[in-house]
Parts: sequence; structure tokens; C-alpha cells
Amino acid sequence: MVKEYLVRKIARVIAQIDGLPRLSADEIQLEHPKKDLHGDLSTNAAMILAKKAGQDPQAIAEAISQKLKLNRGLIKSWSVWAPGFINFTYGSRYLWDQLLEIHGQEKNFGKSELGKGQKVQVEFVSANPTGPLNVVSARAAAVGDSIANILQATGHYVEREYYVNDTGAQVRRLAESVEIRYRQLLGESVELPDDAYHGEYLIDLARELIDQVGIEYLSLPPAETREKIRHQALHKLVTAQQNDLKQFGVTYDVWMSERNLKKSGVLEEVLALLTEGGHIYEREGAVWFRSSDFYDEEDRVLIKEDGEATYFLMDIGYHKNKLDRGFHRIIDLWGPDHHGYVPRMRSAVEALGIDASRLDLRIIQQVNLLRGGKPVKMSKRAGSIITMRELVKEVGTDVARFFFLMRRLESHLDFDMDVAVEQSEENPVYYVQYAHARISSILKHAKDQGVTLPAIEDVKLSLLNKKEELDLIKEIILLPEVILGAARSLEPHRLTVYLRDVATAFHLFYHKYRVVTDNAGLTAARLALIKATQVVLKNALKLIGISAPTHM
RNA sequence: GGGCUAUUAGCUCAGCCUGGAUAGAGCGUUGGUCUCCGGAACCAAAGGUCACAGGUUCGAAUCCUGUAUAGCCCGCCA
Repeated sequence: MVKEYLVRKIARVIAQIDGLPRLSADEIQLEHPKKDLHGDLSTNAAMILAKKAGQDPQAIAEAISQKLKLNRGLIKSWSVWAPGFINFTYGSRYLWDQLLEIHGQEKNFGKSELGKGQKVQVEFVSANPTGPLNVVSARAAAVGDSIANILQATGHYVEREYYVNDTGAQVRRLAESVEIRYRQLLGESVELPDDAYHGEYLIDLARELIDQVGIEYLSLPPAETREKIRHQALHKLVTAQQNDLKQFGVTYDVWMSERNLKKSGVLEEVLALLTEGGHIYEREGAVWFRSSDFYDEEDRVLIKEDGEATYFLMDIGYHKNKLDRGFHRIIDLWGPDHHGYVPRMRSAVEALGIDASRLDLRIIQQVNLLRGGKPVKMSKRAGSIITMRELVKEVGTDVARFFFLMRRLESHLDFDMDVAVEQSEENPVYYVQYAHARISSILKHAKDQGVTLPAIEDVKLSLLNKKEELDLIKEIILLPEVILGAARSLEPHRLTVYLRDVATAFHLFYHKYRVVTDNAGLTAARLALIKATQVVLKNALKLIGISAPTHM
């Protein structure tokens, strides 16, 4: 790439100038300036040197600039700007060559080998199986799935995992709630306790149960009834979650059962390891982990006074299990209510003798759901939630995913359902998809005129020399570095920002010039240009799980 | 009381990691573009003390400290 080439050249020139400290390739930064005026690439190397050498930055920039000898096909020109920038402008030949590159790689354009040999796991959503998925889970699903896609595109081996909390108090409470609904439907006068799950969906679930087994469960021993109901309720709810996610375009490689994990003996193993390492003590009848020896502010209980394991111990076991599965790195996407758990989890991993940097915990901030500007209070117990299914039904998968991915993870997100529905016509996702569809339409139009794109080697790309044409090329060739940046930072929202820029550059070109003209050579070159644009749009959309329609 | 996150245009947000040039989009507002491959488009204008106050720096939306405001968390629940 031209960036590496430039960095190499600049470093070499700096080394040749007396009285200047050397700069490593990492220290020489090349940015894409915001203003056209400042060229296509810019470096502030002279200003960094000025600081180190105590000299005038502009003079240093001049010295570097004069000594530089560059391939004019790659870099057409360069100049020094106050207070010490050196700005470079691409040579057209470089841009045309990049266009060839896109045509050559097609659906592989943008991919890289950054993570070659790296095995990564992404765990996300992992909502309790006590009800339907809500909009917060939808955000996590959109983000997690896109991160996984992006990591795959950068050469990582990726597994998506969902952790099913299918054991513990909440599941007992779930089974109890369903059983009461079951009995109520069959005419028994039983009251639902305050701490049970009150959602309507459990009544539906109980009704399904009756359809299946009738009144059979009334006559079984209580423990057996409870167990059967627990099992069936979990199965139905997990299946429903799977279907919701699938409809949202998200499928997992592994659905990990907490219950099975518990049976595997991993808790005992963890306890033994921690005891061995001297990280455990007893106090007031409970077993404590010295997390304050690491990153946490206080120690945490692993085994309660009543002899039961805490959720935390279970979670340590789960992370031990994940790390033992050979992943170089595991990424967890957690909700904001879990931020307090980050220090203790990192502590635990380190106490187990595992490099804590292999564990990447990311917090996805909350979604405040609004309707007509008013907040919707969501409580699973009270049953007043807006589900992921309703969201998808109202605004569609593409709109929902794009919307969630326009913000970065840390931003709290206000999602107004009414506005989302009203503005769906104006939604930026359509802007991007429209560009893709329009290109399809032009290609079809060309075909109808009997014009097809010749083999790319036979196209005279040098006919593309108008500003809008070159600007469009400059935009679409950014895809690989945008994907790299998104992968390094785990920030899928960079793709949505980029997609809009590409669409804008395309529309700009489209409005200024016709693609299909009487000039066969020019037509071919422009067809090649828009085809490459379409490839870029499609590849980027695919990474964030959004469709690339050929017509709308 | 402690912690996490946020605060950028009327609204919704990028930009912050890695300091740099006149702080960018979309929506909304106002005005304009259509003999033409898709108007779900394009152009232009108005709109900003980057919450506030200090600090570091040649240079701060960006780094540091403090303050304010908002949301969330602070259990031998999961």
C-alpha cells in the first residue's frame, strides 16, 4: 500500500538529514486530511521531530520535502504547509491500479490477514432464558455479530457463543411461575407471588403446555411436575430466543449450558486452583476470594454460608472453561449493569494464572426505549418489555441493525420506536442501500442498451480523471483500512459511518456524470468504477449484517 | 459515600484511543437543481463559548485534575 511506501521513504530521508533524531515507522503518522485542500495524505513527522530536536518544524518539513524522491505514479505531488505538515496527493495511476485491485478481489476486497492464526471467541447477548429478548439484547446482538464478522474478515478464526443461564434461583422461579399459570388455567385458585415472573408470555407458554400434556402434570409428584415444567419452559424460551436471533441474522456456533458446565466439575477445579494459589479464605461460614489482591476493591464470596456456589464462582468456572478451549482471546460483551464485575473477573482470571489480557470485557451501554418521546419502563417481572421481535416487526432488521451500529458502544442510546417507524423512510440505511440498488439499476440499463463491462484489463481506466470520479475511487479504496481499524478497536460503527461516505461520494458522481454514454471507452471505464463501488458497498454491508438490495 | 459511562449545531450522533490545519454528518429549517442511466437523489445557506474551570503543550473537542448535570452499578441475588 502507498502508506507503507511513504512511511518507508520518509523514514529514510529523515535518517539522511544531519542533526535529526530518527523516527521509527510507527512514529510516522499518515492521516487522511479532512480538507481536499490538504491533499490525500498528510504527515506531522516534522512537528514531532521539531519537538525532539528543538528546531523549527517548518524548516524540518522543507528539508524532508526537498530530499524526498517519490514515484510520481503513486504520489503526484507534495508540499509543506504551516506549521509543518507535509501533504501528499495521490497519483492517478495509483488510483486506477486500486480499482483493478477491487475488481480482482471482488468479495474478498477489504479482507486481511491481521488475525491469522488467532482463535477468538465472542460471547454476546447471553440473556436469561426467562423471557423473550428485549431491545437491549438486540443492540448486543447487532454489535456482537458485527464484531465477529469483522474479526473473521481480518483473518481471525471466530466462534460465536451464547451462554444459557439455565440453572439457579431464577430458573426455579421461572418453573414456579409457569406451574402456577398452568394450574390457574386449569381452574385452580393459586396466586402468583410478587417475586414471580408476571409476563403475559408465560400464560401463553402454560397454554401451550396444556395443549401438549393436558392435565397430566396435576397428578404427578410435585418434584417431577416442577422438573418437567422447568425443562419444557426452558426449551421453549431458548428456542424462541434462537428464532428471534436468527430472524435478526444472528446465528451462534455454541449454545453453552450453565447447567451442564456446572456438572462438569469446573467449579471444584477452580476452587482447587485458587486454594492452591492461596487466593482463598473462610470467613463467617463463607468462602472468599482475595480479589482485592488484584484489581478489585474488596474480596468476593465464592461459596455462600448455605454451601451454595455464587454466580461469581460459576462465572469464573465459565471463563476458565472458555480459556481452556484454546482461544487466544475471548471477548465478552456485557450490559452496563455488569461493569462492576469487570475488576473481579479480571482478578479471577489472573489468580488462575492466566494472562488477563486474553480476556477482553466490553460494556455495551444501555438502550433507553422511548415511545413518542416518553421513556418506556421495562421490567421483565412486571412483563412490560418491548421485545426484539416487536422491534424487528416494526422497523425491520436492516433498520434496527444499522441504527444500533451508528453509535459507538459507550454511548447511551435513546431509541424512540415511533420516530424509528416514522423516519424509516428517511433512515440512513436506505440512503446506503439506495446507492447499491441504483448501481444495479444502471448496470441493468447498460445491459439493456447492449453494453456490458469488458474484461477489466481491457478497460481504459485512465479515462477516469474527473474530480468526482477520482474522489469516489479514493473513498472506496479505504475499505481495507476501515475494516482493520474496526477490528483493532472492536468498533463496528466505523462501518456505518464509512458506508454513508461511500454512498455520498457515489451520488455526487452520479449527479454530475452519466455512466452510459455514446463513448464506449468512457462508458466501460465508468461501469468499472460503479461496479467497484457496488462491491465495496456490498462487502461493508455484509459485515454489519445488512442486506444489499438490487432494487428497492 | 465509592465506581462506570456520558455531556459536541434545534434534535440524533461521528470525531477523542494515537493532540495538529477553517470541529463534521444525518434529520429538521430556508432557498435552489429534474428534457438525462432510479428524486429513497443532488447543490447552497443558516445553525457551535465541543457542559464548566484549571493544567500540560508551539498547538487541546482530543491528554491530566477538579466541578456540575444525567443514566447505571455498589447482595453470602442471578
